Amino acid sequence: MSNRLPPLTALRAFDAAARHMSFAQAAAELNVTPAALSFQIKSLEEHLGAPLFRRLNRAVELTEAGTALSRGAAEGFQTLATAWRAAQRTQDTQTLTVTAGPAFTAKWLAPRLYEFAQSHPEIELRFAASLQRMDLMRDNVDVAIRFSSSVTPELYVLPLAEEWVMPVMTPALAAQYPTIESLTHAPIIFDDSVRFLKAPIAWSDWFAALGVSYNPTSGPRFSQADHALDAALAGVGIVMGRRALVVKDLAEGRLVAPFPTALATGARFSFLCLKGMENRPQIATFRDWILTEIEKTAHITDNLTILDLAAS
Amino acid sequence: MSNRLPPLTALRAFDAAARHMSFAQAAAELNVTPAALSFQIKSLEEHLGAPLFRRLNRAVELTEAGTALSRGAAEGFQTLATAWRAAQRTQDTQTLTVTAGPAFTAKWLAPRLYEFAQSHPEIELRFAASLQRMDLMRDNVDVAIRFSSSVTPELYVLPLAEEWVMPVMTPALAAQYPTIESLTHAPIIFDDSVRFLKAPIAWSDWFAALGVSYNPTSGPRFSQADHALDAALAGVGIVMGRRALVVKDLAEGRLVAPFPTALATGARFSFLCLKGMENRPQIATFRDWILTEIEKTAHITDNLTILDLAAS
DNA sequence: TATTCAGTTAAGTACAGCTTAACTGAGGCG
DNA sequence: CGCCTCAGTTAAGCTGTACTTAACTGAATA
Repeated sequence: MSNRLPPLTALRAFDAAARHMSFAQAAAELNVTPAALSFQIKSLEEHLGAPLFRRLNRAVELTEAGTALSRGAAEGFQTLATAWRAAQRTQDTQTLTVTAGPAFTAKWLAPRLYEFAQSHPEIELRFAASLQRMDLMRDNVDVAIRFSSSVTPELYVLPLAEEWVMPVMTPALAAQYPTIESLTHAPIIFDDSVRFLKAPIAWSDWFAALGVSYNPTSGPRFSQADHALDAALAGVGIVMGRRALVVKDLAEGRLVAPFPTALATGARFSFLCLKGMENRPQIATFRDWILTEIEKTAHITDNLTILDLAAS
Repeated sequence: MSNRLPPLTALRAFDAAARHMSFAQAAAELNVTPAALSFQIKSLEEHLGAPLFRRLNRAVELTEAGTALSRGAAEGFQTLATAWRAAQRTQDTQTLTVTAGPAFTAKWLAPRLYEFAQSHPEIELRFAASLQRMDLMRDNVDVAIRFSSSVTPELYVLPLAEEWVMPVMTPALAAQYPTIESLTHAPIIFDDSVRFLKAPIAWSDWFAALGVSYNPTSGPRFSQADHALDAALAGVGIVMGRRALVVKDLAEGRLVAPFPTALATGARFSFLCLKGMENRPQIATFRDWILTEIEKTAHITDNLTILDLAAS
């Protein structure tokens, strides 16, 4: 019983047969005749020294050995196919597939997409639905923007700007509540997405930092940061806005932050890609573009006091 | 750019070359000449339309495409090799590889091993070091005994006896503390492994069940149940013993449970194997043997009151 | 300058893996 | 009941993939 792999073509034939549970269909998939497939399976069974299929009247079924083999065979070939596609993808300098959370996609990427398309018409950006579990490898995604910093040896990780939070509102609302004391009567929008931070930041923390003892508890709650911001943009109330998600609205005057005190979160968005891929043209271009875009709104910080509660 | 897989022999050659970072070593591994390997790689590069290796003076290094391909290729072939070994294993009716936690191995399996070897000399039992993450597939393990009941469609799960806990001690210690009141002065051993239960059971729960208000807090603590039991067997004190781990010691008189009130935990050990494998001779034999062994000590429950705190 | 070492190239060969074609044996159907 | 169909097997022969040996390249070492 050798420890080496059996002939791979035979294994692939078996995989197809096991997936279809039919030699004829498997033969069709592999573009060979049923006869060829029959031989492949037979040769594999000889290698193993035991049958893999039980031949029935008009069907086949897996033996125990076949069952055991089929699981890993399917997975193995799947992995190989994905890897091959990943290699092909490196040859394609035109498309770039990016994944990000819904909030970052809606409030950072989407508003800047037009700018990117203008400056880099040669690159076709694609978005992959945001997955909690990010599979840069498995899902053929080139770049992920993630709000966490899990470090793995497989990944190239570039931390983007530090994330802080600060109350933001429409200019109209700001006019209604000009002082910090009056703000305690303003309608509050709760963004529950900050709960994922290691040290969640509460409204009372911010008021306390400005010397006001106030702990608001009632008001609309949103589990997604972008929904909370949309509500704030509609003038519903004031919201604790995360830097990355509000800078553009602040820069363009749709939102204002009349009290220029922000709280550091200790967290940041990071740019992730597989190690060794960070210098592929599209990826490097996209990374540089992100950094430039962040730089464009860096002046927001100029008049800002950023307090780090954890440090003090 | 075809979506189908490239020639598999070429892929395997590439995998070997990428793992060794040397064509010569890869050729040696595959028992072919370097010339053959060189051709294989070349053909793969032609399929891809781009080089996979950068040929340097005395070495080779992966290109970006090569890097992308090598990750999945290694994993894919690894998976295939494991699957093939799993298939080979089904042909072997002599050996059976079992994994279990340290406590179950030490206090249930080990003391009964001799009996198993006697009744089933045709089966060679092997033990795999207990892994938290159990990989019946990946690690070529046939059977796992686990103290949890995560249900996955891939697994055959057979719950074994319900687990309850009850104070146990040496007969000598029991003589010293004959009444429940006197027991409040006895040395207590804490088994922290019960913390993994959904509803952890504390000493105070048990005393309360017997109408005594007492919440011991000081005494030696063990993170592994078998170590706590070893201490109790040495006469160090009384310990909250889990059924599976103490029945044999109780049946043979090394430990006693003078107060026949046990608390249900709602948990149990389960017998796990890959679906479709449960009827392989060794696995079925081992399963039936476990059930018989449990039956042998079932009479322990006869004079026992088992309280379910969660139900009441 | 010669040697060695890693990889490439060339030419030839053998067998793995394919095809076509005929066979088996169980259902389904008129 | 006999005929057809369908899924898989077997046989015979062909093709080209994947191997071999042997000679070549070109940089590093001595």
